[in-house]
Amino acid sequence: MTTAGPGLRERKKQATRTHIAAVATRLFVEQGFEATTIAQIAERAEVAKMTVTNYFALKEDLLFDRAPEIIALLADAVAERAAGSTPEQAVAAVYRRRLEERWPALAFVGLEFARTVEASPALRTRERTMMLEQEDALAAVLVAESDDEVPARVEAARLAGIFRVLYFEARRRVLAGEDSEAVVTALESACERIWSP
Amino acid sequence: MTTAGPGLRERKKQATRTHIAAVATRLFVEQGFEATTIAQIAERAEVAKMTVTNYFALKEDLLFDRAPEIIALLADAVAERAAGSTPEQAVAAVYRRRLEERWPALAFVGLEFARTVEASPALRTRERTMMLEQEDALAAVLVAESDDEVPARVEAARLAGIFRVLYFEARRRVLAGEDSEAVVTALESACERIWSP
DNA sequence: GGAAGAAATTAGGCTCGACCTACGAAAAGG
DNA sequence: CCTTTTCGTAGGTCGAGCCTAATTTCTTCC
Repeated sequence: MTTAGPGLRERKKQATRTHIAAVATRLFVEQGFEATTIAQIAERAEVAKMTVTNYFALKEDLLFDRAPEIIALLADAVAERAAGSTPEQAVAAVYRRRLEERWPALAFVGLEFARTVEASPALRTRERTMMLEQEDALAAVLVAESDDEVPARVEAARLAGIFRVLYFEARRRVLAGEDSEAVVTALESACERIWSP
Repeated sequence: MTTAGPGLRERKKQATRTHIAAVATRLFVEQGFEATTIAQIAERAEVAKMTVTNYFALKEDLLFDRAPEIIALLADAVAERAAGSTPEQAVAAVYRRRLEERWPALAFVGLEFARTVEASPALRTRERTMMLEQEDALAAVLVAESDDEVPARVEAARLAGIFRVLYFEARRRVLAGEDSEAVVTALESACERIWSP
């Protein structure tokens, strides 16, 4: 075959994965995380129970299927930043950019999603784990750039911490009933207070 | 009753709790976390399976029974710091103090413990969750002191991040086979590089 | 275009962590 | 001493995670 592209098998796999995650997400939102069983997800998605387990090592991963995007966000932004700019500037830039775009690519900000996560200890833990994975990814980039590992990791913790605080601030405001634009405005103001003075 | 003190009932409870945690820890170290079952722990500790579950909501908690000490460490140090000193100074002071004392009160630094935790994804996750709980506790103190919540949380993330980085740096060195004094020396040096310049 | 090979999916079953309920044992307080 | 409250136990349910063997689905090479 001349045009490489992903074959039928790979495309089907991705479709199955996405489909299962979508079905699971809807059930979690409707009935809650612990009230939904893997068997039920499998039935609704019309696959075997084992297929669900096969694609998603943990039940929690069904809701956080797009976690890799967030995990890589800061590390990529810093690794690909303009020459001469600091990691901090890169993080600030990527966050402000996301605010301008109203987070088009990330689904982790809706009210229903927020409620579902907050209602389940297991999902809250999974989300926080994701945040520390993001920090690890960023740390790997900074350590590679630096000649002193510990301070590089501290800087990664600080920058990822800023992102994390803003992330949960958004969550808090969404849950408080603020509309989308109000949340964005509040976050822009928070950025100012963090980075301006 | 004149002498208040904890009654017999409360003392027995604490003894049972400590005993179960000790038995579990030994089994985890000997055979690994996932290879050890709750039933086995109950048998060795000579209590009912349900009693173990009763004291420890999650299997992971059996190893991290003393997590509250670490969780409260920074928050307490900052809340009780000398008047006029900064939160950062309080965190630096409590960490340096622990180094001087060779961590007598905290058991989270031994080689066997380190190996046991590293070998189990569930325990690694539990440990990182603990670290974020520590950050939350510190954030609560800083937010109460501040008039602007978001920057206060960012500062909590930074300070807790420093502690976390040093904690895992200790882990890494212990696993690399360094002896206790070498680890302490390395951490003191790391503190200098973080806080001096 | 068809057969051989590889990979994904399935059915069914198993272990074990987490939880529930009702009951019995032990301590605290009158 | 007797009542009340709390703690621990026995036995059982539910579901997540995992294994195996068999079957279906795609790829590849003839």
